[in-house]
Amino acid sequence: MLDKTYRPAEVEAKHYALWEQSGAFAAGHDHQAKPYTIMMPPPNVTGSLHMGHALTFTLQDVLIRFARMRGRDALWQPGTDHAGIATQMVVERQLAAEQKTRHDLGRDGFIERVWRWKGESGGTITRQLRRLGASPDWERERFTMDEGLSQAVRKVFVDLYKQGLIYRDKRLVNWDPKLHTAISDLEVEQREVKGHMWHLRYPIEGSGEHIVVATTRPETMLGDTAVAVHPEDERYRHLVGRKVILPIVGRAIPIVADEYSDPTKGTGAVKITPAHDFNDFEVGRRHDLPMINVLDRDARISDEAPEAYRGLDRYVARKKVVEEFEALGLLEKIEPHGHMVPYGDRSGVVIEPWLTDQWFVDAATLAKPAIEAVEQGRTRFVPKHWENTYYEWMRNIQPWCISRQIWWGHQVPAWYGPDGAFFVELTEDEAAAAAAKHYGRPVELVRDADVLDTWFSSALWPFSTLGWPDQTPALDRYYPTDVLVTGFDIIFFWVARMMMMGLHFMGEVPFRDIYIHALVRDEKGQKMSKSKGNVIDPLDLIEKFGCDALRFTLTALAAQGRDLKLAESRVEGYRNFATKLWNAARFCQMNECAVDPGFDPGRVAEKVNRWIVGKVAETSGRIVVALDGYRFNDAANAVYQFTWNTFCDWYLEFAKPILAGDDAIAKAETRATAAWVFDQILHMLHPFMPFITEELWEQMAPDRSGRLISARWPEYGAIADREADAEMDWVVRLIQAVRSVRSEMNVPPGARIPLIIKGANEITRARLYANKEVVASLARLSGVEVSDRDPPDGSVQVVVDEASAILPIADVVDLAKERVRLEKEVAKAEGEIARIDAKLGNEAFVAKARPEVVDEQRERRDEYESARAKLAEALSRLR
RNA sequence: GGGCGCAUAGCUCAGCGGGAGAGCACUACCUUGACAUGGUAGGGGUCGCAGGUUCAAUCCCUGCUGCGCCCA
Repeated sequence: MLDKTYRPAEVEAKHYALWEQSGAFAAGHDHQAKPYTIMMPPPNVTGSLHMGHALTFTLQDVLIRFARMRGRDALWQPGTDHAGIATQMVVERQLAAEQKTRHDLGRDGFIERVWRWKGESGGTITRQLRRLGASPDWERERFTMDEGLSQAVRKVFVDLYKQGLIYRDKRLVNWDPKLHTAISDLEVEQREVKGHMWHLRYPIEGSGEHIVVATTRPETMLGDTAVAVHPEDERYRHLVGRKVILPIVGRAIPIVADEYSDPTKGTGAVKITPAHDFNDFEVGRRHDLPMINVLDRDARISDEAPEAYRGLDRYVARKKVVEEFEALGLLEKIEPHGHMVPYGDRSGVVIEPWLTDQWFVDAATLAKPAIEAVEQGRTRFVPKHWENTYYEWMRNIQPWCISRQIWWGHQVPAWYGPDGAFFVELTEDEAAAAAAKHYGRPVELVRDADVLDTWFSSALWPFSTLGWPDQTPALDRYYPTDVLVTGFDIIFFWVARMMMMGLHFMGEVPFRDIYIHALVRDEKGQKMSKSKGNVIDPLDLIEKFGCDALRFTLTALAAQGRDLKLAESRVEGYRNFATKLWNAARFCQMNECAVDPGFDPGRVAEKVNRWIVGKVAETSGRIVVALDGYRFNDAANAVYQFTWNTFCDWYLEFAKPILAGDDAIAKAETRATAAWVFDQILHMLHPFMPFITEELWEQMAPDRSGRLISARWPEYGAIADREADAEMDWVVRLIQAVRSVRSEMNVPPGARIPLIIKGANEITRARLYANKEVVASLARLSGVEVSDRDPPDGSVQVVVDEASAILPIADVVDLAKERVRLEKEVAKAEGEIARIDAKLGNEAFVAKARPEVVDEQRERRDEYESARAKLAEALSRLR
């Protein structure tokens, strides 16, 4: 016998271990089966499970379990990424606590230390994924830094280099002065900052005139190499071609005409610092201006600046520049000014555009086929509108800076000769050979110290995890993958880059569908963040309500295109659903509803059984349609509704009189049907609530072999029975009508009262006779009869279809109350009739609307009219 | 400034060219032999505002207002 309540903690641990040990998650069991592949977006190896993970991995797990049950060879490829900067920061913090830096350990020693840390803490997130019930093929777990994936990275780098799609260039990059590395545009966060606009006077050479430039970063003036004005700007036209003497520095720099300068902004004249501003860099290129780098790697003033400034922090220098301008009488004014300032998303410090040598990917070239693939529908975004975001970014894509000046990551496979010539090869030996050929003799080579952006390796994930560059059977079988499930925040970082790399190296898109889900917010709609303190830990919810409750909540809330506002009360509600399921199982057990392996749902005879069997098939169909369209909330609601509102609320109630009755044949059939339906519920619910369903599947039929996780998704023939459907719907309506009147008339809940049906047609009479007991039991009636005589005085009447349900309850009824109720009903019917009449009276409607719509309105009018007449008659009898 | 999305019951949200829905919350009643983590019944909405298209608009189009996100 089942325990009184479901205890998730024990059950979850037990079944997860059994699943994993038995190989239930493994792909490749069935070579006849069509593959179904999902690449798990690798979480950071440094990470721990947050609500966003819980959502994305729950949805992926739902899809993969569903596909597995439908007989697909389902591969959910797991793994983690090495999170270059983040991981290096973690380990450097540890070193700092020991008063050490990575330089004390040296590169090799440091990397060893990171690996050690990864060995100790790297399993956190994968352990947490197990708590969530995730069922990826753990045997195939990969890590972006493992040998195979590193080989893929080297090959991609070398190939792209040799194809001219990776190059080394001196350009402005986003420099993080704290981490001492370049970062990509995407790792820069633009923050609105309340700063100032300083208006500086630059004296014109050889005259008493000044030109006033406005800047938010006065310290960069130390590196100015021009002043730009708009070519059409009348105010400055006479100055173009002349020079200004840069204050403090004393350098003579030209005034150039360039359209970059906006005459409506500030003074219309801008200082140009090509080495420290992306826009100025372009202006500098157009006018062939020198680039003077006045900052060092720490964003301190470099030796290119006047001596008094050297070594000063950029903000100290800013203050000093302003003071000096003021002292020189060259500070025109200072205005408060709100503007955007770039911050490093990891370090949190202000990023400097800085001139360095870096490796770049020619993203624009790689983007073209990736754009086409989506345009042609070879890859489909769901919801569709996300393709706009993708196009927008891909069509304006900038060169991708892939080198990072850190140690933890894939070291760039480039070696430098004594004169700085470099050789990009897969191995040091090959580089040495290339160098020997180049120089005509063996030379000593030094490897490039930089490592690659973590996203460079994750971009290869869909094929590198399958063994590429080797042509493995797995690669052949599982690429392209079926669907990528992820959040919109990494469309640029990851999705776009996988598209580019997948198309370039595999010649085929990495995934057919990209399902973009929303963000999980708190119940007030705020983004969860540590600083706001509104973070909900999924593991806490699992402990409190059970894993299944959390998973079901996330699935039920995952409507397309809308963020999820997660309130604990929702999880609680779905915990209650699990309890409901558990208790339904107890009911089945108590009534000896045992699973019969030979049960054929197509051959049941009882109407209720024919009805519920049809509803099962309908529900299964709804789930399939919903999940195939990534409508997770619809799928969850379909199974929820069926389980609670159809099976528990009605079917089990209908079954009770049969199970308690003495029709042995009907009883046996109903027992078998209830057991079968419950078993179908377990199947349909399993992708969403894997633990409780597995447990009940085991407990309800301890003798059967195998596990629910590996069971097949049920397929039914045409088992729907429209007549049974109509009949049971009618029974439900009749019972609800009687209950409603009882409640409104304050008939004591326990009182058994008689029911008379008047004006019933043949079908209704038959239905009533067939379901007398059920109706009597659920509506708490003392008897049910059919009679067309006038009802006794003091009866209460409700209309059910063509018939009236009459409750002769003169002793308890309050006639005044009943009169009010009937008047309300009559008014309601009259209102509907008036509305329909208005429609039908409109000639244009009758002429232009589809005929079936017009007929439908006529039918509805007849129904309301018939109800109205009956209610009016009942009312007149009360007067 | 450009783009995207959202406004439907007290709250959170489905829905969608012809009859306003769910969950939660609320109200009343109920220890009925699965379940009070429950049951039964009920109240509650000019579907943001203004135009337009249409026989018909919560739904399609335009504008406005408010909110959110992304990009510059």
